[in-house]
Amino acid sequence: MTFHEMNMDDLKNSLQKEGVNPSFQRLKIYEYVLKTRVHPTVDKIYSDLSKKIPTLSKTTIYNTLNLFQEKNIVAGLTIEGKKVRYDAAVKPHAHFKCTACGELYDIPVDFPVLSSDSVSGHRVTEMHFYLKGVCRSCLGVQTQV
Amino acid sequence: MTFHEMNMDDLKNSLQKEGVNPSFQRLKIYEYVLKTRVHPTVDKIYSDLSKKIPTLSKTTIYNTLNLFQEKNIVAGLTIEGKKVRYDAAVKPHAHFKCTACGELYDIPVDFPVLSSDSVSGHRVTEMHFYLKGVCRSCLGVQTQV
DNA sequence: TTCTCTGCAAACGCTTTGCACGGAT
DNA sequence: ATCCGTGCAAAGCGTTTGCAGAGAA
Repeated sequence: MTFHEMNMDDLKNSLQKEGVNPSFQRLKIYEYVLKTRVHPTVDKIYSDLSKKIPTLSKTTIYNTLNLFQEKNIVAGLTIEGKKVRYDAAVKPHAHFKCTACGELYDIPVDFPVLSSDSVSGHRVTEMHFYLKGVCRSCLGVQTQV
Repeated sequence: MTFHEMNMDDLKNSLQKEGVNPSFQRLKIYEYVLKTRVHPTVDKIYSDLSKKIPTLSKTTIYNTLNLFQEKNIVAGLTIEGKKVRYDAAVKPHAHFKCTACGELYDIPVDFPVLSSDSVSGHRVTEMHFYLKGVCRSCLGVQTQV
């Protein structure tokens, strides 16, 4: 079963399994992060979810995502200063940020390093690999000009 | 010649070569970033340099580092939200952040991917690879307890 | 009731911006 | 006189915190 096929009960069970009380807001935020392909910022989550949940506050989104991070339900990505983006914690992969359009892509990667849990004597618990450049579609636009 | 062996005239020439007017403050900041092993935050640079240059302001450090980044003289590292750290732009390497002591280490790495300039059709201009975990020396302390 | 979750408002911390002063040419 | 660099003060912006009210058990 992929994340996209999970229904509300599956999501609820997932949260409970991690020791998180599945409130309405938490479920909706969890669903959003799991089911959208984007790596949303808090602002993006807020602007999308508040359409359906008008009373939702950013504070709740921050609270919820911080809770999820503690429980390793999602991972926070820091590609650039300021804004943090969130990603459902799945198998290690790389991110590609387009400096032209700002889009963030997933890149499938499989290094030997990524499966090791120690490097230079340090114990590794998290790996982050991201690239910047100009994405395929922006390259296409450029060549058309 | 390594960075550590450069004298003030070498530094001055480096800046001029990149089209940066080598003012006193810029030179000192450049020297600091090149010659210290740490990956300093603006605060660290400020607290260290302002001992010798009491009039130095953080604004100037921000201005200078932003200028250096535009000219690709230094690279900004964003390991965690908020604070940005700065690194002299040299050959690609990975960073390891210890979640126990907060120390940031350089890790020598050499993937095939790192020498490629395109991935999945995107043109890559920057690569960032960082790990988190518990560093060698903190592991040692733990086992002594 | 009691405990947790929510969300407004205010505080916080890092960074940027506006602007005037000062130094160099 | 002009131009650019510097640095104070204030604004900006993402995030966190304080706290009171709502809701579940």
